[in-house]
Amino acid sequence: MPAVNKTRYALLGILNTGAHSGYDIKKGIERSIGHFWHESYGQIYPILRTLVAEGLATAHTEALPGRLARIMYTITDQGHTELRRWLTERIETLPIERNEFLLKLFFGAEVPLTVTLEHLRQHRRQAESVLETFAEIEAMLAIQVTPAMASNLPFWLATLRYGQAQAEAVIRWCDDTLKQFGMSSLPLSGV
Amino acid sequence: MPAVNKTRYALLGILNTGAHSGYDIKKGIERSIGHFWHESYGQIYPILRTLVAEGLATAHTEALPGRLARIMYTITDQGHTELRRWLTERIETLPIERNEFLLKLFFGAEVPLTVTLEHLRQHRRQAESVLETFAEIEAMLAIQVTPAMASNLPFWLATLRYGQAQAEAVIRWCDDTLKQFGMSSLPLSGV
DNA sequence: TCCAACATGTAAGGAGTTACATGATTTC
DNA sequence: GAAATCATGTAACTCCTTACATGTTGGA
Repeated sequence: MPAVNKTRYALLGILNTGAHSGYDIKKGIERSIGHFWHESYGQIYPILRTLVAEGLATAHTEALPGRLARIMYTITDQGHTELRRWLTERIETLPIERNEFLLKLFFGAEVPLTVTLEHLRQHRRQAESVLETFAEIEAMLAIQVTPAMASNLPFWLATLRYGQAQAEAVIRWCDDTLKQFGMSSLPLSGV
Repeated sequence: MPAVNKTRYALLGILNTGAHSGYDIKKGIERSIGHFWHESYGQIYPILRTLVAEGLATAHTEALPGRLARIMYTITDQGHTELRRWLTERIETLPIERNEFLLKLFFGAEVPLTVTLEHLRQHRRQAESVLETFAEIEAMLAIQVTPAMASNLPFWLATLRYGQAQAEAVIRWCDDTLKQFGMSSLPLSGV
């Protein structure tokens, strides 16, 4: 069991919703957990094989007429057990992310204020665009409510609102900070 | 010039505030940009050497009496130029982080609700503890205001408030979500 | 005397991305 | 006929952490 790698659990979680091919999984991740998780094919295909080798999934080739043959992976009981074990496990302390934007902001005194203001505006635009994506996802979830989704929906919406809360906080902070730095660049008068 | 690695710029940024040893830099990072950036010795020492090889820094051994000899690195004019070039450069699109907490939350329907509630409480506690650390840093910054720091202070405080805004948003979201899931676990009556 | 902090470094290995290779099928 | 999408996979490479090795100095 590797110390860091959580890819296996992301894959097990997706497989738990039904049989998928490697290609499927990649697309599925983008459409579901894409705003806080990502995987590349370079990870997915090798790890699917190790899941099979470990008995956590099975593979069988599906050759439907008029369609490219593909390898479908199905979670096993053992895989299901392992998924639940991990889900129940206490989450390790959050690793400190590396935030390039904050790194540049921290050293902002080195460059003209306009540079920092532009970084702030760009960061704000990014957060706005993320919010728009979330709104689209939310609209989509509201439309396609299948019975199979019902039990998952509250959890999916919760992760969505997490992203929204973060993005909204960033936007407010950008506005405050832009105002503060924008003001401070003006000459003081009458004081 | 590597495609991803920003360590060199973090080091240049620190060196720009004065000569440092590798050991110093590690400690300095923890005390300054530690809430959004980290480096290990395994990165710092080799990269300091490449900075020297590239003419962005110089090294000289400092042997003060009654103190361990250490290698002090000083930024060069070329290093300073390179730092400013990077600071001015547009920030690449943010990579999607991998959030294990959200991953577990997303698959929450698989496990008893108590498991998710506990994850939520732990996540909230972590955010609270981060807020406390920020308050300490803020208090420290308010006390030790040296003239050399004056121009940097607004930027340092801005990164601090960024972290605070994020942590506060997380806490509010945890409270909302705990309330929602806590409620939904109770049997409905009178409806 | 022992531990924490100071100080520098390397080796090994895991994690993860990117680019490439290959080819079928569908859509414009 | 071309381009996009479906579909699987590997090789090379970078990044980064962890563990280890080594030794000094200062304080309890």
